[in-house]
Amino acid sequence: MKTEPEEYGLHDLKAVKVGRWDGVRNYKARNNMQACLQDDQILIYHSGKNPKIVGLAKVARTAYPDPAQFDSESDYFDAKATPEKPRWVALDLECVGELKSPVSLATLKADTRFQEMEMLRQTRLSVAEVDQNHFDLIMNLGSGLLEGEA
DNA sequence: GCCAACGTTGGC
DNA sequence: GCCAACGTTGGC
Repeated sequence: MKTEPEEYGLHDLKAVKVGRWDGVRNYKARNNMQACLQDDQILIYHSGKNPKIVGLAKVARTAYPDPAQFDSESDYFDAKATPEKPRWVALDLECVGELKSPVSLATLKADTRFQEMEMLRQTRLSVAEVDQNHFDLIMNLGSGLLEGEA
């Protein structure tokens, strides 16, 4: 899952332990969120300058209607969504830890093993599926998590 | 239902 | 700041 670190990054998630992941307004990304199961492992990617995968979270609560879509004050308000027919979902993530060495987008692009990754093939997709093989490769490239983190 | 125009996102 | 990719909108 991608995020802008200035807005809501891994550090924010770490501070609250369990945080809501909301504001996703893209159908493909939403479908990927809905496919997430309890305790699924989630790689957290920071977009912006030197974009990279920075850490690991897990699904603390599976997808539910994103409250922001009903809130006319919110940037994420969607006039076409109703509580009876919600359009968008949020889910809760629990921070698991930071990668010892973050894995940059440049690294992924330069490595042919990642050619088929959804997040490379569809660069603007904010929630992309990662298969087990790619997940393991990334955890290896990242040298695992920082000491003291599960 | 198609497609051109337009807006947004995000990497560089 | 530019541009490519892609989603959305609206006219037909």
